[in-house]
Amino acid sequence: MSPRSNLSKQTVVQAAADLINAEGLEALSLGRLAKELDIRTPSLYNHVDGLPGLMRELSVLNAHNLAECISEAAIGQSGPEAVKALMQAIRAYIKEYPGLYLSTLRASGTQPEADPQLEQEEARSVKVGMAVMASFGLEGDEAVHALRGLRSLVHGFATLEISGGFGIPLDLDKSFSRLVDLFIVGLEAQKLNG
Amino acid sequence: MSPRSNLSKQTVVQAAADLINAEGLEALSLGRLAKELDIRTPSLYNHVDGLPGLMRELSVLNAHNLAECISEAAIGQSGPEAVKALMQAIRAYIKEYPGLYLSTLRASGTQPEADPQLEQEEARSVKVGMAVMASFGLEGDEAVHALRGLRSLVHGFATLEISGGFGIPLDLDKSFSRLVDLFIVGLEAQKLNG
DNA sequence: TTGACAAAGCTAATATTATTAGTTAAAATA
DNA sequence: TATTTTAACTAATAATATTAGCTTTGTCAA
Repeated sequence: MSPRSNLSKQTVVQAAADLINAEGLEALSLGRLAKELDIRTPSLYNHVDGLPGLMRELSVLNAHNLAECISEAAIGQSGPEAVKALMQAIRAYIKEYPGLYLSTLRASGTQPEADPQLEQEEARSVKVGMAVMASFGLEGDEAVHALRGLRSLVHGFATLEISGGFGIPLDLDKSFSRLVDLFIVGLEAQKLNG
Repeated sequence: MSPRSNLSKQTVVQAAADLINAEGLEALSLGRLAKELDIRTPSLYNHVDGLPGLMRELSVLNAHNLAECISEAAIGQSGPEAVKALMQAIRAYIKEYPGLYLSTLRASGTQPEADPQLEQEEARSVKVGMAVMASFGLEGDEAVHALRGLRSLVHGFATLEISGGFGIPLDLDKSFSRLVDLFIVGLEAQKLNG
């Protein structure tokens, strides 16, 4: 297949993902990644389009894995249980792959997105989210507002958590569970009032 | 006062804050900042301790301004109104100073904090938050869980918002208002159940 | 089997960045 | 006025990303 080495784009991107999950975003440099793969820095350009290209690939990988995770979590669930399962699964994902998850934000902040592959993966997640909301009895604008809330809440909690944003690391599971319950209760209430 | 220029640590840090608020975190480099201030790069080391030192100063400035903002928002309010005012004020702050707000996260992710000035400013915000929760009828662990939830929710929504994380920029104010109302309703419900 | 080609590695060189060392000039102060 | 401190400067270095061009190696068709 390939001369001299078994590298491929996938291998390179996965190595970068492993690196930032283990040591944080700041640890990622082309030099460090090349060392990890036992090649010279410029050789990376045969697989990814420089550092910006690598970041884009990481975003896509994250969106893909997250969509996978979300889809699995929703299987065989509906209503409040599905919402709860979704939220717990997303938090678990972010805690397991903190570097990869955070890599997405930096990229999207800089560029105007427009990456079709990324948008497709994100659309997949949104679709599952909307289905869960539908099983909860919410549709259309209501469902969009609710899904944005769900996302904000989990994203906010988990990113603060992995950044050490909460003073004491105690009782974090409890804090999150209560927040999830609160969200579901609030959602039920809004469903009644309209 | 100072030879040759009117620069001070405060001037330098504020210039950096203005820069990242206007153009994003990635736009900040010592070279760019020096150009902005019309001095040569190494001269910045007379005011801040390199790039890491500058980032720390930015974190402190953000924590200070945020504490200020939070304190003002809570004045003369109590109960649900106070909670709502707090959440709206924090979101408005993040939208007005996106670069400065985000600069805090990167720094805290890297270091084990331990900056006394930063912790003091953060403690100030927490104190106000706890007072608001008390006026709402929550104390002790209950208040801590609730405050963590409030923070997660606003942080998550606003950071997704400024990163362009929500697909369509339409109806964002409405989404947020609904989320705030949902949170307050859920909080009331949890207060009853215990 | 062999020779052309493409893929993927390499070295060398360049630009940008942060940083340090050591110098100089200007302001404050005694 | 002389001294001292401060804050600017120039020059040099290390780390980074990137580009250009060369070399090696595996693939594949003649």
